[in-house]
Amino acid sequence: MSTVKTRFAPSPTGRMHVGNLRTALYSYLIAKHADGKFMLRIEDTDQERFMEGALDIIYRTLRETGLLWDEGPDKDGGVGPYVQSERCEAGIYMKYAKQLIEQGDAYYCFCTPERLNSLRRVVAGKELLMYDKHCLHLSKEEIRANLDAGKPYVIRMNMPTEGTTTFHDEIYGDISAPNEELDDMILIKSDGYPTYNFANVIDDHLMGVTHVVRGNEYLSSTPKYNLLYKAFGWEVPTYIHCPLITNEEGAKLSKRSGHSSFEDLIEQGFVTEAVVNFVALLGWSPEGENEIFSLQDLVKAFDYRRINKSPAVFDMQKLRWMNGEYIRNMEDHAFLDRAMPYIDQVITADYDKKKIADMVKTRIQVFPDIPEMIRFFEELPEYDVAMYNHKKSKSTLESSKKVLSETIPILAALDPFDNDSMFDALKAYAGGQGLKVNTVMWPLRTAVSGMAATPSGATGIMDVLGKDESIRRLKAGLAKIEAAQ
RNA sequence: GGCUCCGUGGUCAAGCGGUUAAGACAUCGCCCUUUCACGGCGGUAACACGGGUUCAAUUCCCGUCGGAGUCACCA
Repeated sequence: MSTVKTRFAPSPTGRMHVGNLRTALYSYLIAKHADGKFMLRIEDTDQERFMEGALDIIYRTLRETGLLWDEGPDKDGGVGPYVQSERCEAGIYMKYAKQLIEQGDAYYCFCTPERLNSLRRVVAGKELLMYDKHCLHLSKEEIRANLDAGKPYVIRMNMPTEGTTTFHDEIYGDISAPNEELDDMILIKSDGYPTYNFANVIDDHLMGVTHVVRGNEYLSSTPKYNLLYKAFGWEVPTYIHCPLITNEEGAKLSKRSGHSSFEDLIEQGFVTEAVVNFVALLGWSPEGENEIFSLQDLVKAFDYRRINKSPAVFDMQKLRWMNGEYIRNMEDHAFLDRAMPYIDQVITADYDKKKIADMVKTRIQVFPDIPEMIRFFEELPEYDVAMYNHKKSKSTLESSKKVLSETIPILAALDPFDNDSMFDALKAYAGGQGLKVNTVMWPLRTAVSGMAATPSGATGIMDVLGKDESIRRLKAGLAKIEAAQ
């Protein structure tokens, strides 16, 4: 059995979509699981959509996610070049297109855009075009004359008009399509570049790709590819079409979704490993019940036969959960690196930011959750005095007033003013008063934070705040209660 | 509209003729607790519909309905 070789063949047109990322991931995993080769090929045959810098995005994203290629533009594996524009310059595509013309499987087409437009029709609000084989019937002399006159032309495939074409997909099984549905697709564009359809087949064959992994939006054009392979007498690769990733409405993810590119997600505070893990599970499921997988784990576990057929909704909620899992499992220093910018965003006072980071670690799902959670350290927010009423803690305005007025002196006299000392002192106070610890802590935490939910308890917060600021806030709280009575 | 694919809880999903139809996220409740979170325990919630085939269909076949993809000198 020959070794598996897959490829990821993106177009440098912008940021990398999660759908694209998943295709890259699956391609990588299929190759690596079988101990095969993963190749990177750049499909830049559309000069109009080419975006400056997009190439860097591709390299950067692949490297950051760990999808390292064995062969690619920067890593010759003997079947290069790996960039289609360079292959085009080398004349590769034209050579094969001409072969097809000689065989009678393809032909020159000189139709003008105007004539093509007249062939367009609108069905259900969509504009459709099916070529009418007009130029197929040109005589040799006419073709010669047009060519000599320098008329712009494209080269089209001559598709059969009857019968059916069947191909096999590893996920979807056998799929047949009536040949009359197949358009005489363009192989070479008037600018001399090949179309995706053509370049893909040529390159995959020439570069020895054994498994073609791609999104299921290509399912309906695959019969055309098969006919191309057949015309050349080449062996058809193993097809693995992946189910679509959709948005909440069930429609294919689009650039406008905002959250759909890898870079967008990282900017939104997601961790690379979490995104990779999450995306792997969209359309594929492992055998066991574990859901947390490193890339190495995935390589080991990835059996492509377990890829799903039905489309999957990209569920932000679950990604957030998974991201939280990764954050909680991060090494402290790594977490600190990522969290610090968000802490610095709101904290200017001289507080122990390491302590703040520790507090927040088990409570966030993405890093941008941090600022709102800790803003109260910087400045005590306005809050409703009614917050001192808390049933579960048996806290009331009355009890709060008593607790605050009696604990302020205790805390003011405390030294050292740290979490454990405070907790011990306050617990002792509660015991002496016959109060629940909760009843003591609730008003303190409220006064010191002004928040119903905080990333730490009363003493933890005061520990960070320091004695002066803590006492100041406690006194302000007491005053607030007195003013309300 | 033609063609193609898909159809298990709100979402991701296991299942591959006989199961009390897993698990995860979300949601709800309880426990833990110095609030919240983390963690632990438990609850609500699904085989789109109609025909077949079969002793037996979520599972196989057909149809209906629903959703998606595709029909470019874009990939």
